Amino acid sequence: MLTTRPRGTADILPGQVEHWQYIEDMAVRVCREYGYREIRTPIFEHTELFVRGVGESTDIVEKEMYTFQDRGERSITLRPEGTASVVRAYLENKLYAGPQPVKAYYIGPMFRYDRPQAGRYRQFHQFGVEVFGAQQPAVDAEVMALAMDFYGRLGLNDLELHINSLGCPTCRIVVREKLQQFFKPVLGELCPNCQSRYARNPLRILDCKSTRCTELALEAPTTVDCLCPECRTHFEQVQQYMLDLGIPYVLDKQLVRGLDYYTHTAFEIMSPDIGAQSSVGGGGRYNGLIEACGGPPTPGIGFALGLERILLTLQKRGKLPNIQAGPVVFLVAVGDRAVRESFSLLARLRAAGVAADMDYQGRSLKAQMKYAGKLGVRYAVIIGEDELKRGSVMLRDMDAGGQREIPAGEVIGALKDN
RNA sequence: GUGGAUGUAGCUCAGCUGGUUAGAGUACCAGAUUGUGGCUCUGGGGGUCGUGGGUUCAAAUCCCAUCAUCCACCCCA
Repeated sequence: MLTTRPRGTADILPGQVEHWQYIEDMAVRVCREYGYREIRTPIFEHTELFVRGVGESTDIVEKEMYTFQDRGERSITLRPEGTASVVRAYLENKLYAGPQPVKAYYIGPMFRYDRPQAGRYRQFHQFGVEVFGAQQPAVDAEVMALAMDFYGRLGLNDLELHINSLGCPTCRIVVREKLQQFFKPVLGELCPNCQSRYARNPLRILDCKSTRCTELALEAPTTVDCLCPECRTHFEQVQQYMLDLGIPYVLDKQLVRGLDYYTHTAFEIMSPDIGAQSSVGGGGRYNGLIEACGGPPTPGIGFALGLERILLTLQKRGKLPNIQAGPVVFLVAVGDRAVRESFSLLARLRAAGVAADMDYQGRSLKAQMKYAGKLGVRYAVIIGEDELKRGSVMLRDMDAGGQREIPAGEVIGALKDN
């Protein structure tokens, strides 16, 4: 136990962490260009926030939350998703009093007590954005465009974007009734799960992956069939904007998102080659959420993308860049005096902005060279008795294999550009 | 929460139906080359066989439990 990490968590080691930084840097860059600013909220919140924000009847709240009592008897929960926290911060800090809309993004760990499998972990990471205070369909399109742009810049140009509209609460009531009417005669044929969904949330039957349910759902009325005029117009305009932007998408009438708060536009991005957990991101509009959390009626929309799943996709497709993160220069010193000289040269190189390192194991020249090779440095600077006598150093190009002796005073200048 | 597969050296794995000091490749360290990495050769260190019980004269091998990993269901990122 002492030496094993908790189930469903991962250590991100040197060599892998560079890939995370690559993805995160890309997210930051894209967000900046789209006018989104970073927000950092606590990793834990009062349990109540998620119960209200995510929805009591969701799987997340019913069985996946990391909840505990703190020493002050408060019920605390490790955040299972990002939106609720951002909404809370928006309200608590009265950001609604400032210029609207507020466009924010976050990158960080989320926690769900699930059984781990390919692409699913108990601590996982999301990159998400939220827009509060804008109800225009162009915003829906912008948010989806941002997500697709982000994937595209990572080299994932062919991910499938599925979109749907769930309508407003009024439309919901209509679909609900129509669905119940539709499924009533075949209720017995549905999977046990969907039989209970029938009463509670018949929408979810559309989303069921059990083959019989899927077959039956093919002919079922869908949310888009039941949209009120305003919702219909909104959705049509969203699609028009997507067309204008040239972003391909699939109209997926079966798409129903699992979190209760979604209204209007809902979308999901799929990656076909990372196993059963193929969704690499999803989001949608949640016009009632902010009010439900005690704020003024405020439209909202956002998405969350799973960084582990993106990483898996990049890995599967060989799209991860080779990143040389180690030092560029390695100092090879032979003899006590050379070690002392090298140590101070090391400090001067670093001060000049050159990523440099040297041996601290008292290794032989040969072993130091070997180690330098393993580190993958571009240059080795060799200092021994001969060089000390001549006031020079041996500068070796580890890739080319050649080396030349230069005056000690010129080393920093020669390496500075690296 | 449910089901299946798997846990032997840092890593990838072998170890037949239970039988002496548990092996290979690779990685690591050193030497061959007393001032030079990547190739080759030689040598060396490193394993409570996931953990805990049980069966047996004898368990890495059989049984049970437990933990973990992987995959799938469920759900989602």
